[in-house]
Amino acid sequence: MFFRSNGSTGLCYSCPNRHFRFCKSLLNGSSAEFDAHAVKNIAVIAKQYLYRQGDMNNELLVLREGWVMLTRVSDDGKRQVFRSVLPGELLGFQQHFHGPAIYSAIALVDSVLCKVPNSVEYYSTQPELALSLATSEACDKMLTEMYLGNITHRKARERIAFMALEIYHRLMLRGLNNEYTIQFPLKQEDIADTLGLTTIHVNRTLHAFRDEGVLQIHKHQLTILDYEVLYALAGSRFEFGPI
Amino acid sequence: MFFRSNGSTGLCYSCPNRHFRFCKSLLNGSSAEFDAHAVKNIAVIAKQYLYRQGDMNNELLVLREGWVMLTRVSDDGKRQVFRSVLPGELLGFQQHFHGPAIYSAIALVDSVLCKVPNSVEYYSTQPELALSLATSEACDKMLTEMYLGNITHRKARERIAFMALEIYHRLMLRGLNNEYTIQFPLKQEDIADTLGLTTIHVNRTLHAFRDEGVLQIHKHQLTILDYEVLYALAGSRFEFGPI
DNA sequence: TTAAAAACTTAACCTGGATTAATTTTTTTT
DNA sequence: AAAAAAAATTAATCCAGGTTAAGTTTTTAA
Repeated sequence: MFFRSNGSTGLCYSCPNRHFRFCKSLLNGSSAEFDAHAVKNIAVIAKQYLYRQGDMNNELLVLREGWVMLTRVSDDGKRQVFRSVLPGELLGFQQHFHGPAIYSAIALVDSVLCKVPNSVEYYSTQPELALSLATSEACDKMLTEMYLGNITHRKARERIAFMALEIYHRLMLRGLNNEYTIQFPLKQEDIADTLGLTTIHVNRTLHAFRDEGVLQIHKHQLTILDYEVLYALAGSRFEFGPI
Repeated sequence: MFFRSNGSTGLCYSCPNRHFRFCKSLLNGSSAEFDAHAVKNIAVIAKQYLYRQGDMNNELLVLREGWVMLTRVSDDGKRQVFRSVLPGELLGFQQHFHGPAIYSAIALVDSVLCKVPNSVEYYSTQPELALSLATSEACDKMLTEMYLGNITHRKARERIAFMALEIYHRLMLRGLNNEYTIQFPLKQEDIADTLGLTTIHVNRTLHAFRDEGVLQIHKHQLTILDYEVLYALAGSRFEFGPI
């Protein structure tokens, strides 16, 4: 299915994410406390912040549908985009359950999230779920390391190619692509702040990609026009990524 | 104590790391299987690889003493240094317990590591330990995110200042500093491959820092000469880091 | 102890991408 | 539908850091 419709809520049993990652562990678990019939859904509209850096409202969430972006503004006012959270992925776990958030989470499109248990006490009785938290963190870490490796030493064209292909790949694994087209709500400024480039240079490079028939972003849709060329530029780094 | 002597082995009860991170959880745990009297120590000499990217020997290790560096060589032959593993830190956990390693681990000085349990089955009965794995991964992730934020958009002087201060800070929390001096086994090339710079430019910048009385690296020792200036350059980003 | 290799250093030149400054197009709000 | 705000686009100039090419010093191996 392409571009799930927004606004769905309800049971885990009908959720497209139920076989993946944290949800899978949650539903397979033996906890009497977790009731898949009473999952609390949180609906947010586009541009709404789930929380901001420094906030203490530490909820643990799984994105059911939509798109969430994690950003942090540093002392000098520059903004770093850490990553996009895609459907099925966990959001909000950190070293200290009740410490301040180190980054902000913003919904880029209308989204639905599910609250999952978020206390040390709960996970202290659920080893498989605690292990699933560890796996989720390991996946995030790997993704961040991939971006670190991509940005360090590589040129603008390669960075952008990598990012496009990485996100395409991650959405494809969830069946959220339509051939070579995906939903893509990031602005050029978001790409720039992810990859350490200026908006102007992102614009120049995207324009060149379009002229060359490599990649096109139009009306919040990204289309891969020449997979081979993009793949060669990206360097297949995205393939060692997490599921 | 400054620069622990190498070669010590033995029980957890006398280990300086016993109150930190994963070791703490391991010793506080209720597992009959884990015997702190029979910890398997692994001694490696400088320049020895613990494992290489692609290897399947998936051991879970805690660095008892020494210094381990994580690196990955990509398709195009460029090397990315991901991070340094310092005493007390966990090493080797990944999404799939038995998948190939995505990076190599090399000891930069003579080091001692401790094997800790590494099976899904084990952690499936030890919720607190599984949660400690999750916390460890969250710390690594945060550190990687800090470096991502540092490298993206910032200039060479700031990147190097950040790295020096971050490593100094992390060692200081373990009591492994001597005033403003720390052991520092990284070569200029390692700094370059960590920060996305050339060796030549790292050399230029370090030289300038020495001339300006900011920072000095000599004979594998790093000395902070002007903490204030270094702190101003680094932008206090390292302070939100993990313990 | 000497030879070889690795690491560090310095200088000259060059380029990818930043900066600055508009303008146009699209989206959102009224 | 008009006004305002946000996002995308284009062009001109500039510089931080890359590249190339030698050195020199330090470390390691023979």
